[in-house]
Amino acid sequence: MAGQRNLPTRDELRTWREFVETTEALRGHLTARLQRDTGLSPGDYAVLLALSEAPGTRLRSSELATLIGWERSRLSHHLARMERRQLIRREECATDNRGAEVVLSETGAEAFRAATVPHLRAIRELFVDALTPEQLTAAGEIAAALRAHLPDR
Amino acid sequence: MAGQRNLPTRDELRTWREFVETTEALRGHLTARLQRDTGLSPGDYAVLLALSEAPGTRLRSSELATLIGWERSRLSHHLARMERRQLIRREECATDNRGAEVVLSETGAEAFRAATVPHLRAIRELFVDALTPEQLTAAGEIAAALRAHLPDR
DNA sequence: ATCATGTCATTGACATGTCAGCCATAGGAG
DNA sequence: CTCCTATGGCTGACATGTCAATGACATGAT
Repeated sequence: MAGQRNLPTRDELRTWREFVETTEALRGHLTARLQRDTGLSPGDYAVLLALSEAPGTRLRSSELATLIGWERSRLSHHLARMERRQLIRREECATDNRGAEVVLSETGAEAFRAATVPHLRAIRELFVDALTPEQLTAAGEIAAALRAHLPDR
Repeated sequence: MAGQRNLPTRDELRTWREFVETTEALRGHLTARLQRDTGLSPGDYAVLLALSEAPGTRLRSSELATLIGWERSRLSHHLARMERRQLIRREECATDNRGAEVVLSETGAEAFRAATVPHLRAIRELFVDALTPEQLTAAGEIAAALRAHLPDR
């Protein structure tokens, strides 16, 4: 009987909904605030952060994609938009004629400098300050457990 | 001294990154699986679920938006796409000439019926089964704390 | 009735994301 | 060297999401 043992209970489902809706709302708030305070999207920020930390503030396109965990086509589209806004430049790669190097521009560096503190402050206010130290620890452990349980691809 | 007490520590930031990256990855896996198993997006599913539970399997557009927590313009765009796929219909509202009613179609009802079990199974496998009962409880409390701390708008 | 104001839903412009396919080049097998 | 396959990056088509503006209608004050 009960061929449904593989389905969540009502309580489990309520927890799931609360969890997923809240994490989406949190992401939305942080995105809106980053946009408002700095004019950057989360994608912009991730790209600029990776470039800022790279030697010579430049990276091969596919290395950048790996660093920030994006598919290459997504990165291509995003870099095209960022290049239009002069946040980055694309240059040919000397050692691989197929490749492209993504270079942080002065505009991009300045935008990232100006964005860092407001963005970190928002993370503090909306995430860290909302939780007790125990909850913060638990959040890290929950994330690790979820990640470990995800299929490889 | 230390004018940075309002910024997260290195550990807090690591927890944040782990948390946000994992929740996004989890959402991505569930989306891909829902799409693969049922041909529906999470947005489709949310709309069909709300309509399925509504009296007469129909709702005013703005009630639907409130129920699933979407902006109306987002809903309008999404309903246009769903109407093209015959998952829903839009009818004029008898009691308010400005309004529109969204009606579940037979195609939409059948798609939702076929999607429910696979989707719930995926939630079970990717979320519930990844956590201990204590972690699941903690996840609900963390979500509640985060939500309570979000600005109202 | 008229008017001012607010609400309902849609639309257009654009940013973001996925997917499949393309093309040039790299790199190894023969 | 020539071919074969794999890789790097780009592109087009489309789904999804936000924002501001619009038009039609409702509603209350006068």
